[in-house]
Amino acid sequence: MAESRKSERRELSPTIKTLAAHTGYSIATISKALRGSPVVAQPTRDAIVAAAQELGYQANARGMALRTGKTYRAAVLMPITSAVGYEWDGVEYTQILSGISQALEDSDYQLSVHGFRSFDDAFDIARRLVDQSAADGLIFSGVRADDPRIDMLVESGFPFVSLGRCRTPLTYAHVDVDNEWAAFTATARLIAGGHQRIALINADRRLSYALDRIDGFSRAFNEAGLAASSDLIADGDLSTRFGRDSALRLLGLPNPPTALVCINESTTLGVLSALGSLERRVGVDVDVIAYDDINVSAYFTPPITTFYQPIELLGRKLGEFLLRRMAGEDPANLTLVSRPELIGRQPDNLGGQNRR
Amino acid sequence: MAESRKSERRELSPTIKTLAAHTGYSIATISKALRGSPVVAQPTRDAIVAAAQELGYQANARGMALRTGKTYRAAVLMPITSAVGYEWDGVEYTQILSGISQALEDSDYQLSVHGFRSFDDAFDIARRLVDQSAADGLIFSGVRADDPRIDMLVESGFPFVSLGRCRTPLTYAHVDVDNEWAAFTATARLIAGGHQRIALINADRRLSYALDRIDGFSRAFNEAGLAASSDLIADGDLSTRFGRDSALRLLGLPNPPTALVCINESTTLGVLSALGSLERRVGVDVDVIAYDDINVSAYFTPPITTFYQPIELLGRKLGEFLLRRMAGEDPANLTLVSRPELIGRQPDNLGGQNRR
DNA sequence: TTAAACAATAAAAACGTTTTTATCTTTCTT
DNA sequence: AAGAAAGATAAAAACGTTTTTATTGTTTAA
Repeated sequence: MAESRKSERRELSPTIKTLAAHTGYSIATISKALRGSPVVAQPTRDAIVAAAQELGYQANARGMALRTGKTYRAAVLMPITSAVGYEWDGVEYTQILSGISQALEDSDYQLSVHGFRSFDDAFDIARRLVDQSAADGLIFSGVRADDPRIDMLVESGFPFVSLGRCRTPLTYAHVDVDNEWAAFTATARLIAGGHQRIALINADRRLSYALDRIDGFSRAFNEAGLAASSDLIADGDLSTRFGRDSALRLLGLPNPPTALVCINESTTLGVLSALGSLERRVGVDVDVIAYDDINVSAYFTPPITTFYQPIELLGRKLGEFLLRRMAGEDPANLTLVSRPELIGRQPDNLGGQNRR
Repeated sequence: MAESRKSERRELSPTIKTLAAHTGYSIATISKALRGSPVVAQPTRDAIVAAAQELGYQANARGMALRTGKTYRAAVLMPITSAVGYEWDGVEYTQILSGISQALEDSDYQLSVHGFRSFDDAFDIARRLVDQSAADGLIFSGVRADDPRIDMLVESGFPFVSLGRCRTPLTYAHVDVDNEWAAFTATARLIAGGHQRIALINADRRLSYALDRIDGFSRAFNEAGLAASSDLIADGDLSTRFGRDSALRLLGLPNPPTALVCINESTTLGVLSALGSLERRVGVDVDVIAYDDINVSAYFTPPITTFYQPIELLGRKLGEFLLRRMAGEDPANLTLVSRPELIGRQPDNLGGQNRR
């Protein structure tokens, strides 16, 4: 546990003046010594550092902030799940925040979270942060194909890292999953398993990664010389209900899918629920491939094939990139597009009966 | 969208001095006028407010912070999920943060998140926040039966609200779920359904609410004149794996449970996975009652009976209470113990075959 | 009618830093 | 041996507020 738990009625924490009185040096010298300025002599620095240690001196963050104009805060925009009938949506934010928090752990930066209710809201919050310099850097996700936040931030030179890429040719720090590749690979796997009618349970098409997935989905059909089953693309929010409703609707079509690719585990659970209601079995009547996010698909009954996305790792990268960006590093060096790992838990060929 | 998207190269944001020059009043008067001090004359106040509006003046948070000693931050302690093979451990921090964020929305407070890796770590962070007054208030969960954080915070008079109650008789602001009642009700329902061997998939016994659940569990047996199946209490983390492993182990015992009460949806999914592996069916071979947290049990196959916990609402209450506590309200008035709502999706009597 | 009370505002001080500028020694140059 | 350069530290200014104290002018009280 902590060094000494009892709150030893410590009279006001020491300031730089306390340290000055204690050491005999001026506050200017002390500040320079502790900030590592080369102008102060080595013995002096040692004495000051020792005294600071002894008194338990910690520079007052408010004083530093006022003088330097920095806030020592990294802001994150987080969607608020204000829906009344709330359902599992954005569970992975816990992991993202956790990853960012780890990255910031050894820095002077604190993590501040800003909830937003709509895309416009998110934009306004971002702008306010920049205008008032209420933070030194920003992280956000839910990137749109043409995202005004990115335009605004790039123009203002404010340090930021996005989770996801927009489709505008700009240079900015970002972390992303290779969604095009993943959707391609999932679809191609199903096509190889004999499927021709494949559904894609997708996110809102305004989101950049939703388009990426459609691209990959279509490319898999093209490369196989088939027509993509574009009529089987459902887009909506990422709720379990959406997954269930979409599956029920698609499987009721005259020419229904024999396989489904799901955007995340929440919708997957909904799809599995729909299949249960319709008494169709995974791996027998229909195949399902999903994207892992909270890494739980192994426990579905039956376990299903997924792309594992190391979300917490992506969170750590977001934090690391932001620190480096705030330190002045060129955003062109701060990009990562990670390929998720395919974890095959089913043959995804309807037990072979569907094989061409 | 925002008023004007283009970043109109706004030359440095206006300070109180700008406003002074613009209105002809002194900065002292301006500060008082904007803070609502009664000493400034009404026409003066109006003129100043109008000017502030016109120039888009926003008080600089750093200046205020330094002068007042306040930080305008509400801190939240969040567990870091640093495990390599991360699994959903069920603590729905996204919703908690979302709720808190909503509560703080119309206040001057910002939400800052502090990740911790261990209980001791959490304590140290809390203490540092207090010592350095790096925040004006604190929210945390994972309360232990005897929680040193609560002792320390109460003693120091630092405003805080905990999600969960400790077992020490102290007065402090808190929000909690009535876990004793919920465990009692779930267990009694199963006993009424004819079950006598009931398992409790529980959290770590150092946690206060884990003890509460054991109390309720035991009371249900006592009131039915039965001996509690205390040998069927499993405690561990809240991961899906823990749920699965526990169920596999318990069902392999010589005198196995016929029903299980699960601490959250993550462990429930693990339990259902185990039942699938063992080819036992919910509602036929074994009954399961769970606690909802991300509100997804309706989509399990089959849907199972749960206690619905309005986590996001609890989050809002946490934020609301903290604001009131920071405003000086007596913590004795800031307590809420919410009874979760039972949502019966199964008869929980093994289809009647087990009824006494 | 003059001192005292009051109302309204201005001036100054303070919060704790960092950074710029000034001062004082010492050490080179020539 | 005198002036210049360099090294080390101190002093002062500044960041943008809020709060305390001071200064006006105006009204009240006796």
